[in-house]
Amino acid sequence: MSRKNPERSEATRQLLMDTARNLFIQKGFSDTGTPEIVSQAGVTRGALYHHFADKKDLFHAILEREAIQVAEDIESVTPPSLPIRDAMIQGSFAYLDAMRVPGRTRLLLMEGPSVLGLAAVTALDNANAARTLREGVETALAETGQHDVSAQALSDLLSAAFDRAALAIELGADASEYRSAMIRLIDRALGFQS
Amino acid sequence: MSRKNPERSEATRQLLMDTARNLFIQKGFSDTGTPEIVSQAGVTRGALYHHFADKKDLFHAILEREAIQVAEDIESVTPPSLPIRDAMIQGSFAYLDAMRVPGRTRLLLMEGPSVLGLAAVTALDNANAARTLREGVETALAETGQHDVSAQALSDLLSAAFDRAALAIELGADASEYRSAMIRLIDRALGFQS
DNA sequence: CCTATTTACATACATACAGTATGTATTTAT
DNA sequence: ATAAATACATACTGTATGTATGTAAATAGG
Repeated sequence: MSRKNPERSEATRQLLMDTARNLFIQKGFSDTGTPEIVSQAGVTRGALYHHFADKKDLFHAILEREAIQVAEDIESVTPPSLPIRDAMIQGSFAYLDAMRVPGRTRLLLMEGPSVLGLAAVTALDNANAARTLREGVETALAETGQHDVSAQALSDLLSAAFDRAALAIELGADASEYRSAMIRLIDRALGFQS
Repeated sequence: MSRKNPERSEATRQLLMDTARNLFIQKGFSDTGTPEIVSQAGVTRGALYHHFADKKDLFHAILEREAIQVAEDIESVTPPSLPIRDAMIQGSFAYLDAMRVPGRTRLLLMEGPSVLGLAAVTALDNANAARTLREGVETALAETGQHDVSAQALSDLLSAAFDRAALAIELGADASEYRSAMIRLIDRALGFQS
């Protein structure tokens, strides 16, 4: 019962995911071939197709790992004890910081919807970062007794705005300008400040 | 001087763009092959590669045509005579309506950034729909004397929210909920209403 | 109006990738 | 100890992209 195979498999899986991630964020999904991935990883295409159903499945595994890490970063700075406005602001900043990890914007925001379909990426997001945002919006609206707007819709629009901020900053925009605009949106849309 | 070639070329170009558009919105860019495109169009791959540098160039031409049409729809309902708040609301609704033309969300919002890169699609947007939005935001902020926020950043975040609303509606969400949330964002973020 | 050149394609070819089928050595279970 | 399952490697097939080349029609020039 030395249990060598599970560790071996997991090591190969992570190796393929790490190697493919590097290539995907440099050249994109479609311009990265499986021969190049396995060559850099030091294995063969047989290993890749043993661990993953196809190239998209490998991409999905990479995105899922990434989405979980982003959500963990957000939740680590937004304990339930934090006042809701502080949680919203801190959570938003944590999201922007998390999205500065190289490649995350490209993987999660640009290539993801195209390669896996919008539904699959939305599902990933709703289970991670977007969920934390929605919980915050629901709390904020409930605390101030505002029931004239759909928390889901408002949270979704804010989530898109945050995504765009991450992309703008990545493209070289002034981060402080976008942070200010985000605070303005949070404060006004959620009724913290008018 | 009968000038037959320019018309012939333009007809073939539009035929290829129309045919490819149908396939791209059904199966996506990478799952649509050039053999299938030219087969449906009734020409050969020689014609395609005569008029377009490559498959991506064909895709870019389709997106540019689409972006221009969306901007025209918006500008047709927002004459300069309209009060700025009305223009913002009407323009936003016109955008949502324009994006309900089948395939537009997929082409402009999902596949575009992945296939052409974010910079190229941003350039297209900044020359069309996003430009009309930014002009409106600048007017609104100037009229109410709010200079404590970057019009570019705020307009960019709102643009992303509108994009998301179009996607949500396409995925079956309640359109009126998203329209309400959009009005709330416009009114509060731009200071029309607190 | 006749000829040279350019345009608008069609055809043929080289290269490369995705996915699958099959073979093999190493673990693991019995 | 042996049978079965696992973790790969190798070989093959089909299809796509981009390019090079060939050809008929259109246009320009003298």
